[in-house]
Amino acid sequence: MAKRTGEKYEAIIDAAIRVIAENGYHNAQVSKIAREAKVADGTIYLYFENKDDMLISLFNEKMGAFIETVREATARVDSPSDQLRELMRLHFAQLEENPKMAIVTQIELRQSNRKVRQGIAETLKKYMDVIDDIIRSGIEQGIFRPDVDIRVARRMIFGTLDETVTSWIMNGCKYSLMDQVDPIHRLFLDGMGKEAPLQRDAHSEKEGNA
Amino acid sequence: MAKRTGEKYEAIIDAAIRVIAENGYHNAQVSKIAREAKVADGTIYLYFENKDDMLISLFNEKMGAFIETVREATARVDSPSDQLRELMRLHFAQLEENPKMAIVTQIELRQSNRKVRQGIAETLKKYMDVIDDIIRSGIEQGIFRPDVDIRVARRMIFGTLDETVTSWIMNGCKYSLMDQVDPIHRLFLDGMGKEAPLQRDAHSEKEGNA
Amino acid sequence: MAKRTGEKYEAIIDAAIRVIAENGYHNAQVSKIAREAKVADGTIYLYFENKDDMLISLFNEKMGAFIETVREATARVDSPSDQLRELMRLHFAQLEENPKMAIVTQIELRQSNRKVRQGIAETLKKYMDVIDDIIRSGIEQGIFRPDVDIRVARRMIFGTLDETVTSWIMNGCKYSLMDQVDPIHRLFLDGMGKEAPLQRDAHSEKEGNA
Amino acid sequence: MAKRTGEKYEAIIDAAIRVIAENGYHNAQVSKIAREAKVADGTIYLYFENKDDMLISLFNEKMGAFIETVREATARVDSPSDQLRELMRLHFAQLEENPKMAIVTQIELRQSNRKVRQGIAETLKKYMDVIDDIIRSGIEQGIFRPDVDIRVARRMIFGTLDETVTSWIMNGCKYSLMDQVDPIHRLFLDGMGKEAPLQRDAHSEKEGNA
DNA sequence: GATGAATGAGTCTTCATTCAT
DNA sequence: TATGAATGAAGACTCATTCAT
Repeated sequence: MAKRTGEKYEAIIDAAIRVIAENGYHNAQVSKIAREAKVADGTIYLYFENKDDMLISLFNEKMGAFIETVREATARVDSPSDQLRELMRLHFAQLEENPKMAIVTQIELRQSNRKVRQGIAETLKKYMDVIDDIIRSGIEQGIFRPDVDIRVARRMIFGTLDETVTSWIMNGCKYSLMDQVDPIHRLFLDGMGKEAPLQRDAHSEKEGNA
Repeated sequence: MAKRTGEKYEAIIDAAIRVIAENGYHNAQVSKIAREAKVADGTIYLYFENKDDMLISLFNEKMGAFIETVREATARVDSPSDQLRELMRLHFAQLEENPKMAIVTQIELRQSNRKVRQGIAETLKKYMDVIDDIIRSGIEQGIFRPDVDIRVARRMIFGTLDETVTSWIMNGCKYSLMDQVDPIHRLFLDGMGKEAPLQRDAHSEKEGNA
Repeated sequence: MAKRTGEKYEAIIDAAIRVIAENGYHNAQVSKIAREAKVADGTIYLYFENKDDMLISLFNEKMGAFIETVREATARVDSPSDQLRELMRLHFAQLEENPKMAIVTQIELRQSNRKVRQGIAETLKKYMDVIDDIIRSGIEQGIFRPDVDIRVARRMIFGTLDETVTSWIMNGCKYSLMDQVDPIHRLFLDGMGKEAPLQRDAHSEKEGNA
Repeated sequence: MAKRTGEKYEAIIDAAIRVIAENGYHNAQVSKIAREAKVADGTIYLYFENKDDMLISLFNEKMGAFIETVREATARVDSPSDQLRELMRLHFAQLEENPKMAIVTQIELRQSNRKVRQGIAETLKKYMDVIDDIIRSGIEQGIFRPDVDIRVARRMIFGTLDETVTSWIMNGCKYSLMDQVDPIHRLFLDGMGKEAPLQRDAHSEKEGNA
């Protein structure tokens, strides 16, 4: 029923991003999005099943393309450490270039209902898979510690990137996200600790015995 | 106007947590919360300015107590590294003990409108301050690297804890969060990298020059 | 949930009858009915589950009372023939006295959706039962022919009354329905035929053999 | 503008009957009928002024042919009593042979708006004229009582047939309508009463004097 | 003649909040 | 203090109809 391609399809999605970013999720009425896209209200329903479907499509369309970009970019790099940096660089670059999209995905779309968030989660899962692949390679290639729990590390990476972007938006997008790539990358690889790993391991064991 | 104490004040907040956790944010009507709290709809407005105020109060009331707990607990520990572990331990423990509260703060309250999220942000800032204090101490005491950017590290820590809890809830609270304290603590302190810090530094510099 | 009694309950039902009779089923918006009843739109939903429920209630409320009236009136009469006349008299009287109600039940409510018509059908069934009882008594008392099929006779009686009222409305309620009680009653009892029953029976048999 | 003949004209009407019978009046969208007729939505407007016109045409086309059939059939019979039986027989036969058409005319089309029902009424009037003619002949030929009011008798006849068919559909078209021709015909001619007409006349006069 | 993408008017229902008691 | 009946604003979606091709 719903035609998921075409000029108007793109126009509606782009209009939705603008309207949601500028008015907030709860003030993004279908009629407002239609007006912004220069189509009739009913036209939206020729391209999307309903409003939820439009929001999910919006996210998947943009996020899907981003994931593809990340996959291709990381494939061109050998070292998992550099792949991770590339992923971070692209993650920040993509949102820094599209602050409206950033607002929509980081802030507004999180207010959506269960249905929308589930639709989003599926695509997000694919991004997690990309991160997982990098971590796994790193472990296999002996770049990352063999005892790193992939899921734990993935949550650290995604959680940090996500929180960093949200903070950036909440503070008005005033500074450059790109400047944070290296500091964060360093934190991921080396941690905050100053001591040599060996010593810290000993410390950790002491804790474990306590 | 709004009386911010009393038996019914607490009853309403606790009822709100139960109702939101069980029905979801968008199905937590004032009348449903009133019924659960065994008061009349109008009574809620004797204790709260409006629904937003009730949700903000709910968060601040619970989060404020938690922050106090964390402050006290970390004050009893010397090493910033151990303070960080303690914070993580309490963070996970608190939410693992109150899954309903966890669902409300991690999932449902994020669907709230701008006003509520701003009210929440103020209290959250205090939690960030606690984290900042720990990092600052660590740097000052020479436990953490002096070139660690406090804000960057804080976002890593909070982002990771947040993502970890959200994941845990999304997966049905099936495993124990407490098991993740040490692996995450280790990641924060030592990073994922296998090489010695010195070598890794060199590597990092090479990257920087590239 | 829905409070099915009270002053406002009656006011809404009466307003609905007026609005539907004057504007037609498809132009009887909830907001128009609310305004006519001098209540807020939302108030209607304190007394009815939804618009369908309101229409079904309207019919059942009025029809239920009518059926009760008919039951009581026919109970005060001995002869099934007179009971039938009494039913017809009340049927016509009730609608002649409330032309708006007549328009609503005979014309407008028939345009309603499946749900409403099913809700109406249940109550209508009770009216059919009253007719059936009269016919059955008539047969048992030897007033009506023993070979009369109750269902067939009931459909004749109800169909005739219904068509008579619909015709009357379609022609602008210009003549008196009450004048038709006796002619119709006579038709029901004696039929249109001029010949003696015996002769006609013979005729009928001849037909049956043909 | 509207071309009222042709292959597609018939195809659209037949598609409309199927779609309405299967989906109900309120779910018989123009686009659904167009799809069923294997034409484009816009094509329907080359053959009909609008949707109402299509429904009215549908009824008139089919009902007009039926009335013609009845006129011809009754013309081949002498006795008005037999003419009446023939009309009933054809009425039931026609609908029993086309249950979809029966559903459309007896149930679904009655939910239509004022305009459609008025368009239908005109054709229905012609059917009433056929019934009137039979009754008039019967009276003139001394077969029916001279004091029978033609309009009253016509409403009894039509109302009974109509209610009988509606009942039959509502009960799932499980029994044969044809079996009811003779019982109903007998009721029309002889009535339900057991007593001799003379006695009943006396009774009736007593009523009339009351 | 035929198409079908595009149009846009129209409405039921929810629920936070109030206020007379 | 407490009640809860009443309020009324606000929005997603459908579908008959048009018209450029």
